[in-house]
Parts: sequence; structure tokens; C-alpha cells
Amino acid sequence: MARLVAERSDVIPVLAEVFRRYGYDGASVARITEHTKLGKGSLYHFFPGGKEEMATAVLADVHGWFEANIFVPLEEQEPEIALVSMFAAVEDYFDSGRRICLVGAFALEETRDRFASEVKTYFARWMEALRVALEGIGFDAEEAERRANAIIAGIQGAIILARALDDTESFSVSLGQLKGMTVRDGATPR
Amino acid sequence: MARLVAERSDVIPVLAEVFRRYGYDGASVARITEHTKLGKGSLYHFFPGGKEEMATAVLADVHGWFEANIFVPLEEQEPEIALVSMFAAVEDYFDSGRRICLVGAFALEETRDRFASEVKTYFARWMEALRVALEGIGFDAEEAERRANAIIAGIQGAIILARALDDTESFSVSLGQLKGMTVRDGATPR
DNA sequence: GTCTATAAAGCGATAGAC
DNA sequence: GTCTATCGCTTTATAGAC
Repeated sequence: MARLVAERSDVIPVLAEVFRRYGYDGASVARITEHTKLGKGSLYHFFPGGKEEMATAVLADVHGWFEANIFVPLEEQEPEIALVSMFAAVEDYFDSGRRICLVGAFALEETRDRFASEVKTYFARWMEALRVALEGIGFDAEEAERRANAIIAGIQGAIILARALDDTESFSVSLGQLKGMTVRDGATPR
Repeated sequence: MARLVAERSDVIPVLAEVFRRYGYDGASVARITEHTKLGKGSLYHFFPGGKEEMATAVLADVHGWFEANIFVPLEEQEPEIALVSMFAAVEDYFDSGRRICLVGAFALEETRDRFASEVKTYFARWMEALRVALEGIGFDAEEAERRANAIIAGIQGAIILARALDDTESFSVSLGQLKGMTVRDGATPR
């Protein structure tokens, strides 16, 4: 039977799924060894700082993915195209609401304090990149800021609602509505 | 020194705060005894089912509060007035984003499965009551449903964002925008 | 109804063999 | 780099005195 993981970087996506599923507290080292098929020895070899280092590595990995696939495109591509791509990527990444946002979940948990700077940076960066794109299609700074805030909050809330109601369609509907806030001629709610 | 709690019903709001603060897993019985100033003996006397019964009681209490203060008014008062009241109550209840929504947090945690029906009922009821009020001010059924979805998701997301950015103003701004979706002449995105 | 003592299991983390 | 054994602590829950 082939080894599932051999390098530190291979472990991180598995760790991410475990943290997403069980939360920081609920992700016990025993559960992590199960899912990674790695003994405690190997795990602490890769992450001498233990669980906290694992979570930090996961947060960095997640942020890196968003940076490359969403934030940078929002700032550097044609804004109209980048905005459409963002919604497609979000729908895909969060698997229509079946997969939660780890950073958003950490923001609600007690662990927020432990990873406060990582959590804050992630959302601040997303806000900033989205604001730039919205300004790029003609909204003034204030309106772009307001809409960026509403869109990111809307995405996070859509994940909660989809999971609570166990209804992935609700997620897609929410996303469709938020998408409407990125077109200039589409009027805005106050 | 006066006793802080004497009855089961007095304990529940304290339990709620502990669960909100530490999450279900993080709210250890030791922490609960600290905050409630009650020994384990008393605690298990009130809640023989242990932590799970405590959480269930808290969820019922929260739902009861929303039922009386938000859901019923949305369905029975003048819709314009009830909608304004809802936003005021939400801003107040969630303390401008400083206090999280326990049910929303449970929806993201692993505990979602354990309390799935309570979580689902809470959000389904909110959706339903809000939809009725929105229909009451003249939106057709589909549009009312869509907006109810967007508003509740927006509120949940606003809590995450406010906590992540450590910025209560962001919560009020989000709420103000969502409020705009409850006026008929206010144009809607898309 | 409230307390302390305690059981039994699980926790994160470490040591040391290989 | 991976494993097993183990430490010391915390967990939920129970028992029994008062």
C-alpha cells in the first residue's frame, strides 16, 4: 500500500480538512493521526510546535491559495472578469456551502485570540482586493468599500445558512444575489 | 455573599455565555462551574444529561427569546415597524458584533450534527417570519424569500467579519445596508 | 440542593528505539 | 522519518456525605 503522505506540504491539506471538520479544539492529535495515517512521531517531527503550529501552517496555506487564486487576480486582472471568476472560485472552493471557511470558523471560536492576526489579515486582504476591483468598475471608494464588506459578509453568512438548513441551493442563490452587487447598472439597496 | 443562582432557569443564561465564548468543546464542565459558581453536583442535578442537555436547554432558551422578540412580531405586527424593530433588536442582541450567534456557531462546528434539528429549526423559523413580513410590505413570494435569505446570511456574516476585523462599526454598517433591502422603493441588486 | 472525592477515558506532548 | 510507550494533566461523569 502506497504511502499517502511523505512531506510536510502533503500533510497540510489533510490537516485543513480535519480542522474544518472538527474545529481547533475538536481536532485531537489522535484524530489527526487517523486522517493523515501518520504516527505522532512523524507529526511532531513535521510540526515541533504541535497543534498550534499545524493550525498556523494550515492558515498560511489557505491564505496562500486565496492570494494566488482570488486576491491577486482581483487587483491585477480586468475587474469585470476577476469579479466573475471570484464568485466561480468561491462557489467551487466552498463546495456550494458543504465546506466551511476555516478562517471564518476560527473567527467565531475561542481560538480567534490565538490566531487573531492571521484571521484579521485574511479578511482585511480580501476586503482590500475586492474594493480595488469594485473601484475598477467605477464605484467610488466609499461605495466600493461598503459593497466589499457586504459581499464578504454575505459569503460567510451563506455558508452558515447552507449548513444550518442543509441546503446547498441556498448557497448558490445567495451567491447569485451578491454577484448582482458587482454590476454598476444594477441598483443597490441603499 | 448572595447566591448568584438558585434555579435551573437562572443557570441557562450563564451557560449560554460560556458556550458562546468557548464553543461546545471548549466549554468544559470545570469552566462552567467557575462561571456559574455552582459545583458539579448542582450542575448534574439540574442537567442529568450533562453538557449535551445544557446545550440543548440553552438552544431552546435562545430560540424562545427570538420567537417572542423577533419572529412573532415579524408575523403579527405592522411589517414596516416589525422590520425596523428586528434590526434594532439584532444590533442590540449581538452587541454590535461583539457577541456571536450561538446557533450560527453551532452550525459551523462539528456539533452541528448533534444539534442539527435545533439549528435548522431556528434558521427556518427566522426565514419564514422574515419572509412573511417582507411579503407584508409588498414583495412577491419569491422576492421575499430571496431577501429573507440574504438578510439572515448577511447578519451572520456581519458577526464573523466584525469579530475577524475586530471592528464593531463594520457590523453596524452591514446592518444598515441590509436594512435597505427591506424598503420597497429601495432598488435591489439584480 | 450542594459539596468533595474519585473513577475512567482522552488530551497534548515527549522520549527513545529503530 | 516513523514507530510505540509513556508522562502528566484535563476531560466528563458518578458516588456518596451532608
